Parts: sequence; structure tokens; C-alpha cells
Amino acid sequence: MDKTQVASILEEIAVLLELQGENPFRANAYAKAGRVLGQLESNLEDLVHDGTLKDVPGIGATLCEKITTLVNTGKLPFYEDLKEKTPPGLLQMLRLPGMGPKKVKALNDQLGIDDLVKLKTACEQGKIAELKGFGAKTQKNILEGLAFLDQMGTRVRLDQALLIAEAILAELRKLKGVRRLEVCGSVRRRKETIRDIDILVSAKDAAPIMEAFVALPMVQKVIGQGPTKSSVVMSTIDHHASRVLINTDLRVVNDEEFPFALNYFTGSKEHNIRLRQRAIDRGLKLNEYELAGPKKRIACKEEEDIYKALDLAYVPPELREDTGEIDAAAESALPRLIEYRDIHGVFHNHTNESDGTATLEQMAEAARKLGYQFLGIADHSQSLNVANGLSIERVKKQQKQIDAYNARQTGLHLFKGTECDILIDGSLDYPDDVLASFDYVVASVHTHFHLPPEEMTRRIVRAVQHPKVTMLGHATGRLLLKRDGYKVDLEAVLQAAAKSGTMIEINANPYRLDLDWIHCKRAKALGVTIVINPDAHATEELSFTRYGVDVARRGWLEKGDVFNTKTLPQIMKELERRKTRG
DNA sequence: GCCGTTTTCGGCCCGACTGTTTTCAGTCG
Repeated sequence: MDKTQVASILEEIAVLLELQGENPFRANAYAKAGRVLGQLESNLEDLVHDGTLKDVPGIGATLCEKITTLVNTGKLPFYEDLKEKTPPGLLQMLRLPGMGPKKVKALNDQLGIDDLVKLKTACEQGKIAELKGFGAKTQKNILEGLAFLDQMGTRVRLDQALLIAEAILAELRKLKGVRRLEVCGSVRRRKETIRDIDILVSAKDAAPIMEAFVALPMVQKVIGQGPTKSSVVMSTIDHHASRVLINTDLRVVNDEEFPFALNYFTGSKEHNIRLRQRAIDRGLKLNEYELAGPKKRIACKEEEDIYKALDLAYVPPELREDTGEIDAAAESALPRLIEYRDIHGVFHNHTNESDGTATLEQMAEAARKLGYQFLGIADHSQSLNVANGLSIERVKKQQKQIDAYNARQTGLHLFKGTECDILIDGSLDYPDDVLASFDYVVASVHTHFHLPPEEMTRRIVRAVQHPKVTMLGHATGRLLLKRDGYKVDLEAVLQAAAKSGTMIEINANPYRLDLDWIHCKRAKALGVTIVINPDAHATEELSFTRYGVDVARRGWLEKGDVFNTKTLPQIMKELERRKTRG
């Protein structure tokens, strides 16, 4: 059983324990261990086998033993028993806003309610309002929540959250009295999926801001409205015409408090706990309103000042995941993170010759307008019929078209590429002489997703080792919130890439964001070069690149770690070198 | 269940808001 599966079981155990009425701190220990495992860079199997698992912070003797059992046998009797004891309907009930483990347990114990249907009936019969600790309002809220549950997804993608967050900021910015404003939380940290949006505003008078916020046209439902905090459900239609619903909180503080609140609400929780501990070690107190010693406050105008006051270099939001950033900040060893403006062009893009919507000319013009020095054209290869993959004849025709374009000297250079399918056995979809006609080759898996992990790993490693392969496309094939990646031993893939000098792509399509940020650090440590590609199928999708830069930043990558930060002459030289090598 | 350069027991972030209550528990982030 792999890391992700173990992590999700631990988090499920935490919920089940809470529903049993267990000590919440015990439950939290499982949840925390789950999160820690989810962020582990190294292979869980390795930690288990060399006995270093218990050295991972948050994992003690008991959890070490349970995790070991899970990894080795794929089962855990403790977990099975817990699941046996807990009706699955209780977990559904927890999804209702305002319903936590205590209330669910009370309903189950006192009324025997163990699923959403029974809950709805009890509400309609007025039985909930009669219970101690419940009332008419709670009963009504449950009914409203039940009606809402069907349309309410749990998380949304980063691009969807940013669409809403940026629209809200634009509206709030217009209001009189607003001094500073910022989106906080996981959106500011640029996590790949988002559960809720946190907006922070500083103003002298909070009330009018609150009023305007809950009256925004995107607001579908007001969950709560207090003097300094409001909570609503926002609704909008995204670029692909699908409805997006997301919880959004607004906090209003005064301007002196703004940097502290900004820091606090940006999180992550684990990062905040470390910061607060560091404050305590210095005889200070840090919370969302102030950094203070026993006698007086330490003035901080900006968020940077808080880190400075704690003898730390400023930690960019993307790094605040408690994966060593505080120690690095203390030693002035933080990376100088890559920025969007460092990118001079991208390699993995499609035209209407395969499954894109724009012509080669249109894609080139869009890239030129973005200020890129180059654009790589990488349409699908011959066997991928569903995506109108290019026959060898059509490849030759497209390459002539590219030569003709480059001869015109528009200021943008087009590279001849292909997104070449990795066939089931790890061989490539064009013969070597055709592969040699491209400037570069992106190799990707698009078929046979369900191979056994060993076979999938062998397949991808073989492709990575192929001398004509320049870079590996979307390493796991995941589609966020839709489809898990194929089962592959990424460590083996990264090691193979390091050895053969093959690059690994961060696919910046917001559905993918694959390679995941977690693996970027490991790739860097192994000396693998990363390349950020939008996988654009339309001119406007070239802008996906920004999300790939976000992933790279979360993965501690610097300009020098990413191939497409190099200038056109440098890239031409490097691609030429690779061609003559193979 | 985890953790410890004050502790091997007794903490574990803590404040805002809601709804139920006459002082507070539960939920959420």
C-alpha cells in the first residue's frame, strides 16, 4: 500500500475516532500523521524497511506500528473494526455545514439517525428541534444544508478559486474605506485544489465592507455574518461553462493588525504553529492581531517585518507548508524562487493539426504577444487516433510549415516537437529516424492507464532512457478531482531521468499540475532538470504556464532548475547538443 | 496518540460566530 492510501486511511481513522466520541487530541494525532505522510518526500516503503519511520515528527511508537502493518499487509484490523462500528451514513452527515462529530454522534445516539434520509425525515417531523442542544434554527439549517449538498462539490481547482477570488478583490477594492486587501489561505499558497477562499481587508470601519460583501451578486448563500467576519457560499461559471460553488470567508481588521492577520490566515496551520513556537521561544506572543512581548508590542508594518522580528528571512507563501522552510529561513538558506517573468517560452503545445483549436500561426502569434522568445509545437503522435495524431507524412508537412514560419523572422522562434506516445511496452510511437527529425521529443502516456505498477514503472523508465526523448510529459496522468494518476514508482522514474539527463515536465494545465510540487524538491535533489509546459490546446491556454510556475515555487525551484528560463540561443545550443549525443 | 534544553504527565493554537442557552458547547479555520 502506498503513501497516499495510508495517509487517507489515517485521516479517515481520525474522523471515525471523533464520531466514536474519542479524545479529540487522539483523533488529531491520526489526522496530523496523515498530513505528514501526504507531504513526505521520500518513499514510505523505504522508511518502513530501514526503521526510520518513527523519526518522522508526529509519528510515535503506536502509529509507526500501525503504518508498518498497513504498508506490509495492506490491512489494519484497528481500522477495519472502527469502520465496522461506524455506519457510513454518519460520514455523509459530517459534510453538512455546521455539523461536526459531536452533533452527528448525538443524533445517532438519541434518535438512531445514521444516514441522510433518516436525518431529513426527522427534520421534517420536527424531532431534531426537540433534542437538547438542538433547536428550530439548527433543524432548518440541516434541511437547507441537505438541499445544498448535491450541488456542493468539496473542493475546486486553483484556477477556479482564483477566478472567484480575483473577482471579489476587484469588487472590494472599489469600496471606500478599504486600506489593504489580499486573498489568504491555500489560494495565496497556491495549492492545486482549494476548499475555501479567505479574503482579508483592512479598514477603519468594518460594517460597510461586510454589508457590501454579502450583497455581491456572486453570493449564493450567507452562512454567517458578524462584525469582523462573514462567511458565504459563492457561485459562478468557470471558463469551461461549469458551475463552481465555494465557501468564502471575509475578515476585516484595522490596518495595524493587517500584517499579522495576513500571516495568520495564509497559514498553513503547521507553518503558523512553528512560527508561534519560535515567538514563544523568544518570550513573545504571536497571534492574528499582534506580535508582543510581556510589556510592549513589536511594530510590524508588513508581513516581512514579522519574519524579521523572529530572526527569519521572509518565507514566500508558497513555501509555508512546514517542510523545512522555517529552518531554511533561519539559516538564510531559502531558495530564490523562480518567477513567471523568468519563462521565455514553452514546449508542450498543440495545434488544430491534432486536437488543438488554433492554427500554428495563431499559436505563434499568441506566444509572440506574451513576449516569448520561442514556442514549441508538440502535436500528438500517429497511434493516438482519438486526438488526431500526426502520421509521418503530416509530421513532414508540419515541419516544412515551421521552417517557413522561422524564415519570416517574426521575432518568435518555433521549435519542431512532438508529444510522442509511450506505447504499452515503453517503446515510442515513431521510428528513430522520424524522432531524429524533431528539435525535441515530449514522451507521454495516454493509453493503458491500469497496468500493474511494476509494469507501468518499467514502461515509463524505458521511455525516459530513450536517447531521443527530451522530456517526460505529465508524469502521472492525474486529473485533479477527477482521476487518480496511474500507479508508477516516481522515485524510480526520477532516478532514471537523473541518470539519462532527461527532463521532467511540470504540466501546468490546471486540471493536471503534474509533476506534483511534492516531487519537485526530490527531482532537484537528484539533479533532474524541470521544464514548465502549459499543454495548451488553444491560444488562451498558453496562460496556464502561470500555474506551473506556482507548482515550481511550491516545490522550492529556482530559475536555474527550470529549462525554459534559458534564453533562445542557450536552448538552441542545448537541444542541438542532445541531438548529436543520441 | 505525540511530545519534552522548564515536564515521562499534562498539555495539545485559539479566536469568531452560531445557536442554544442564562454562561457555554460546538464548529470552523
